[in-house]
This record gives sequence, C-alpha cells and structure tokens, in this order.
Amino acid sequence: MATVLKSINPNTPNPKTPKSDRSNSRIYLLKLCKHMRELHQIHATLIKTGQIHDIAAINAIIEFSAISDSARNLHYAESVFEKTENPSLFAKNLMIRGHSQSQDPIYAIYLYVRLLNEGFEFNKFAFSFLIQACTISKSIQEGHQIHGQILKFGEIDPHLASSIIRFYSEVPALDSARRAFESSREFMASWNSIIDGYSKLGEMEIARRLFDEMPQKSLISWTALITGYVHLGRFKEALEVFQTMQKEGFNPDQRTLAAVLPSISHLGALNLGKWVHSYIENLNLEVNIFLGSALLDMYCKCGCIESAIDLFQKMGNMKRNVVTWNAMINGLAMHGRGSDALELFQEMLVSGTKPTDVTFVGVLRACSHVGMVNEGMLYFDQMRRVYGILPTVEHYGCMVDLLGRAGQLEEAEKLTKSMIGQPDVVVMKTLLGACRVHGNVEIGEGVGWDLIELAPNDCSCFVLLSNLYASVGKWQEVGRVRNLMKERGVEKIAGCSSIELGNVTHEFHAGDMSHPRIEEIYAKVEEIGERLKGEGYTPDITQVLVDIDEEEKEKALLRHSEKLAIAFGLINMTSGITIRVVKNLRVCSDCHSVTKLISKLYDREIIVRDQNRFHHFKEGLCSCNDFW
DNA sequence: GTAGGGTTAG
Repeated sequence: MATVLKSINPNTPNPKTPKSDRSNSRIYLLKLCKHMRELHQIHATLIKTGQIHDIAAINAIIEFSAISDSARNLHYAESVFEKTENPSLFAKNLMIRGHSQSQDPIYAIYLYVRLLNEGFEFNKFAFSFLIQACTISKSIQEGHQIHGQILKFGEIDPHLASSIIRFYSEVPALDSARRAFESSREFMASWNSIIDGYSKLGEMEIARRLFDEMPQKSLISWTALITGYVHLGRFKEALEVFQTMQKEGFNPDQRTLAAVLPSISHLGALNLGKWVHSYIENLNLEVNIFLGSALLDMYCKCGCIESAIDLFQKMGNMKRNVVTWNAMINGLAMHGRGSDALELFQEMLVSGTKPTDVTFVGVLRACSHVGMVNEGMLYFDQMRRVYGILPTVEHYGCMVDLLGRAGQLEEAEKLTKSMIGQPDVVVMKTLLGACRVHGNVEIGEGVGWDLIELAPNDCSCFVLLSNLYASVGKWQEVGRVRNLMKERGVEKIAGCSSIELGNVTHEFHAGDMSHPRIEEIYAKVEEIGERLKGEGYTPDITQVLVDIDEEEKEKALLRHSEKLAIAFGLINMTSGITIRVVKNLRVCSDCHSVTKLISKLYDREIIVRDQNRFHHFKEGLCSCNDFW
C-alpha cells in the first residue's frame, strides 16, 4: 500500500494531521489513480477507517470506475453504487453517464427507469447523458421518450437543445432535428448542432446557408463546417473555410486542427501541415490522441514517413489508440516498407491493442506492396479465424492485388468469385490491372468487358482494357474499345499532379497550357527528354490511348502532368531539396522510368504519391522496386 | 463537479 501511495503522491498525509484533512487527501488521491489496483487499495483504506460513508469518497470511487479513460470498470462502479444507501444526484448521473459510454448504452435508460420507479428525482445532467445514450445506440423510441421527459421537466438549456438536435440528426430524422432546432434558435449551440447534423449527412448547401445566417459564430461552428467538407471529400473548400476562419479572428484549437488535418493529408500539402505542427508547438497545445494521430497521418500522406515515425515514437504507448497504430501501419505500407509495417503490427498486438478491419487493410497492403504472397494469405485467413473480422471489399481488393502482382491470376479471379455478394468495381479493376501488367488477355478480356457493363461511365475501365489489348499488340481491339468509349461519350479523367512551392500549391493537368510559366516548363520538359534519350531512354508509347502518330504520342507522353510538375520543381527548387509531387491517378510506366532517370541524371530525390502508394526515387531507383 | 465540435481504411 505505502509504496503505491508514494508513487502517486510523495506527500502522504502526516498521521498527525486532522482526520477530515486525511480523508480529503484520500479523495484527492482517488482522482490521481491510474490503475484499478490503486483504486482498490484506497477503497480498502476508506472502508477500514469508516470513511466510506463520505459522499465525496463514494462519488470519487464511482467517477473513477465508471468514466475514467485509464481503467474503466463499470461493474465495480455498479457494486459500489448499489451498496450506497442514498446515492447523490451526482453519483446517479455518473452511473448513467458510465452506461451511456459503455458497450451497451441502453443500460443507461434501464437504470434511469428503475431509479425513477424507486422514486428518485433527476436533473438536467441526467437527461443530457440519457439522450447521448440514445444517440450512440440509435434507440429511436427511447430517444423520443427521453425527449418527452425533457419537455415535461420543462427546462431546456443550450446543452440539452443541442443534444436533442444531435440525436435526431444521427438517427437520422432530419425533420425532427430541424423542428428541435427551430424551437431553440436562441442558443448558439443549437445552430452548431444542426449545422453539424447537416454537414455529417452531406447536406453541405443547407449547412453552409445556416452557417452564414448564424447571428454569432463560435469555434465549434467553424469546426462543424470544416468537418462537413472533409466528410464529402471537398478538401480544398475545407481549407478555404479554415483560412477564412483565422482571418475572422478565430484561433484553432486541438479539435479544429484535428478536423482540418485530413484535408491537408489528402491534398498532400506538406508545408501547410508543417505550419499546423509548429502552430501547435508555439501555442504549447497538448498533442492528444486525436491530434497526434491526425498529425502522424498527415506526415505519412505528405511523404515524410520519417517524421511520422518520429512522432509515433514521441507519442508513446499512453497516447496511442488503435487509430494511431492503424495510421502508422498503413503509412509504412504506403511507403513500401512492408516488413516494418508487419513488425509494427506484431508490436501492436504485444501492446494489447486489438486490431480492427482497418488494421488488416494496412497489413494486407504491406504484403501486397512488397509482394509477400504467403504472408498475405496467412493474415487474410487469420483475420477471420483469430479476430473474427469479416473481410470487406477493401480486403478482397488487397488480396486480388497481391495475387495479381505475383502473376497468380487464376487464384485472384477465383477469389473475386468467392466473394459474398457481387465483387465490386474496385476489386474487378484491380484484377484487370493485374492482367494488364502480365499481359493476360484470357482472363482480362472477360473481366474488362464485364466491367464496362458494370460501370459504363467509368473511363478508367475503358483505359485499362484498351491498355491490356495494347500491351499484347491487339490494335484492332484497342480501336474497338476506343470507339465504344467515344460512342458512349465517356470522358477521360485528366491526370493531375500538384506540387507545393512555398505556401502555394501548383496544379498541372495533362497537356495543360494555363500555367503562367508554361513555356519555361515545356522547354525544361524538352530538355529532360533530350538528355534522357542521350542515356538510351526510349519513350513507351504503347499505353497512349489517343489515335495519333508516333511523334505525337511521344509529345503526349511528355505532357503527362507529373512530368510537368517535376520540371516545375527542377526549375524552382534549389538542388538538394526533395521534389514532392501528388498525383490523382496511378503513375504510368513511362513516367515511372523517366522519373527514375531524372533522379539519377539531375541528382535529385523525388517523392511521388500516386493513387495507391508512394514512390521514392533516388539515384535511378524507386522504392517500389518497379512493382506497383 | 457532470453536457455541444476531433484522428485511421473506402
């Protein structure tokens, strides 16, 4: 006992101090508990000394065991609570709150009903937790009833109003949410809640209108709006809102930053991400689990895997949850560091963190990106057998990719057919892509034509099929696919690459002429082309889809967006600075070999993020080992 | 003394 107490608070009370002080210090100790073991010891002392009837002591024990983050034990809280003769209002609220945040939030309602029948009364805090319980468990009927109880109770404050709106938005029952909002427009929290509700349901236009109409905004309002744009994948708009917010004098806190970071990650805006990190450091903001995970993910997705690892280590075990681990595992996988990712997965298991479906996406991608077929099969099997996680389309996608790359196309096809329900477009595209890499027309042809029927407006299906035919010289078939695409009016998605220079992101589209310095850039591209040819490079024109002569095809290749972006980087960034490019599609094979050569001839590290993974080009080689 | 906005995969 003494040793534990010492470890919590070296100033163990002097036996000479008055009794009430000693009791207070024990309650103070309770608030410092980190583990259940410590709580047991203090609890035992309280019983021995008869102080257990102290209301504050009971509350502190229940508080720790019902809601603390570090070592929750609701059963323990329950047993203390049930033995208490006349529990305080605060204790009852703690129990309701504990249940509402547990695996079975509905028990909060059961407890409430039971206590109500026993003649107890409640205050507004209880209702707040009860409505939260209904929100989490999506208990529509119960939520309605609690809403009724609140109205009967008679006193609606901003917190209750916003909780009710939140409940109806998440059920979802937008009409009811709107009605609840209309009847509580006097509270800013109601506005925040309804904006958040519309945002999360993707109704951004309504959310935006309400936001503009709001008589007064708070940081919460801005964060709700940003979250909405992020959820819809409208990352640039999310960043615009973030910047406007600051111009209007609102300084972001941890939650706003955690909300906006995913946009920075998706756009690959490293400089902005670094700005966020230094902002956090300058303001001495605590890097909690949410913020830490978001930052870590930003560094992974912006190509700074070393910074991500650094942060991950600094965060330490206490500040990691499954999301943190998942982000790091997926990050390593994305950067082609498969064995590091798998090692980290083992570490995660040792730490006692239970893997989720997202973890296995990372694990399988790790295997896939470095071609570890057997390991991948093993994990795919383990996922179901050991962890009871049912594979989703993402997992099937990884497996098809894994088998496909290894050339086991029959196996891959078999797997798509064994999927529960229809294999989805992404999985089929993966299979078709693998067929193209291996020039397997027998399987790829069937898959390709099926895909075109399954996703008639998706240009990438046509492109893949056409490239498959091209790779084996079936030019007549290439023409057939191309004509069908034209007939149906399917638009090709233009390749787009971006590169940051200072705080400005420059975007390039294939064949784009709009950049103010485009002539200079094309001159550089030509120069690169000539220098590369001198080194024995021949353009790979087989994958060019348009019907033009060979010379034109070469030119078309030179206009690929990543080549423009890299040329722009070479012109503007002094040697020694890594060029970082983000691309919306997969890197084509010509751009891949060209970038390798550039990295050697111009002695430049180049990091390209494509749709699937990172390519680190250095001294003529790529981290993907030409396997992507 | 308790309550409204936050992180991974797609």
